[in-house]
Amino acid sequence: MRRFQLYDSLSRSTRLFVPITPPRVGLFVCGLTPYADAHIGHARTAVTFDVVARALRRWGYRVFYVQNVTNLDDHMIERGGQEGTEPLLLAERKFAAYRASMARLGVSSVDLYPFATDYVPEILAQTKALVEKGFAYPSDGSVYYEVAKFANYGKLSGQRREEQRPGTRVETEPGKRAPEDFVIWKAAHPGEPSWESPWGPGRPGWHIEDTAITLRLMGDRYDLHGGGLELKFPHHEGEIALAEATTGSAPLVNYWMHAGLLTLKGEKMAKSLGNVVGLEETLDRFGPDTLRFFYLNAHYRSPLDFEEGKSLEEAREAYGRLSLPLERIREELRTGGAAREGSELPEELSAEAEALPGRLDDALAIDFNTREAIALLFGWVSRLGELAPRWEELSGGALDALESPYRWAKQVLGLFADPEGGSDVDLSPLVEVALAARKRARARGDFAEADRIREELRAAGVLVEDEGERSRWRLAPAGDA
RNA sequence: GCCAAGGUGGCAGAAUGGUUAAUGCGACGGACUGCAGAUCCGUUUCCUGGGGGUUCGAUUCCCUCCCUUGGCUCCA
Repeated sequence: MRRFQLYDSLSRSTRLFVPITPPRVGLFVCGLTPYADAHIGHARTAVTFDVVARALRRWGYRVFYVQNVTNLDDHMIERGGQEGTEPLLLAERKFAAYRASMARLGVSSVDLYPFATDYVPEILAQTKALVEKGFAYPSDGSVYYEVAKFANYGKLSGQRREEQRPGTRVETEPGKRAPEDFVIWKAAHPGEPSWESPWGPGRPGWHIEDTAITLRLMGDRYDLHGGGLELKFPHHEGEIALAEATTGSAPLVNYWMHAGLLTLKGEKMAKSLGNVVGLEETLDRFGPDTLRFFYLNAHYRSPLDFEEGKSLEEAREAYGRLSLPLERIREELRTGGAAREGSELPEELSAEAEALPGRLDDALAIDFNTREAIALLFGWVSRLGELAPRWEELSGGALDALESPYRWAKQVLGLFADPEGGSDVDLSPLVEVALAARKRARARGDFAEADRIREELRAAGVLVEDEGERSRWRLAPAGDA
């Protein structure tokens, strides 16, 4: 197992990671409430922790990665009512769409997506325990957590409840003893999905579902908890209060990771603000690799601003430069290069190819610095550029060595996956016909005709590039021009 | 008001108690090309929010102020 450091938001410091029971690592990330389509802010968090899990697995840890699904809450009920759908069915439908988007994005590392309502027995048991221990009290069919009873409340967020402004959004619900108390079991209104309980029919509150799930799946204490920065308070604070009060064991989590928010023109992207950019639509326009590159090109804790017409266009250019040599390598390997007995790499370059994956691991081993890793990959591309004219002479072993840093990036960053879907039709014969005609035109000096063919192919999404007599072609990268 | 995360070149965005502060995008010049594209070489000198302090040396550590964003019980 490789040693690495990560920034822990609870201690506010970068710490060496030590699992509770190596090599196992429990990773829990707050998932989604699937009442609407996912946007590119959700996807940033998903990609962030996907890379965390991928890196840990590469480094020899056995990661159990759980991401919960809040499939029933006020939003789900409200949206279900608007659409005339049972909230739980709506959740299933939206969640299926989310899974499909994640698959497109290459987010493949999650082991389990538990649904909140599948843990109602655990939630009820925990609620009962909290009432018995005096941390929670029933009121009008609901059960509230009494924040004042938990001495450590605020240790994650630094919030102290007496310093908080009684904001307009703090509903002073009649049943609460104090405004900061939060509901863990909510009395159901007629017609809402509900479960029987000692306090009457009801359904789970928000914060408790995560702890009920993790106490069941991960035990009283586990290694890593992640989520978007906006969840730090009150949600994660609430989780600590609930779990540690229930078990008497602390800390619930050894390392807290919070991903920076994606902003749009400097403002947080959020469903409630209506300034969202849809994930599916973005994947359609730019493809998964460009989007992943955009995220990973910044540190996961930094705020990342999305600018329409600029951010992904720039990412596409940069990513294109990164991936072009790989396309050449793969082409050589595909067309017989793999078994070729050609020239070997210069010793220096060969040594660099061998050392690079380790250096890439080093970069990620300090709080998952994906930007540093990408900078190293660009350095590699520069070296490959110097070699460009002689690729077709290289041996299979040399080509394999040139590809190895890309394999690292594919495994850990999830970049350079094989092209998504692609066309079912192999275009090459058609393109070759056009290129043959262009070659004849060039041979007889009819450059106007040659340029016309090149331009028409470009309009059709095929880029033609000459190398002396020979012409290469490739598909234009996804994205609006 | 309180809490948290940020403020680095034209733009995006890393890093570090110490030679020229990565890398990319863009721009400009050159090589190559019929022209492009891709690639290579070069340029883009004056870039670390303001003010104090510690230090031989601060962008980095400390204090303070300013600004931006997020949170303060809906949120990735």
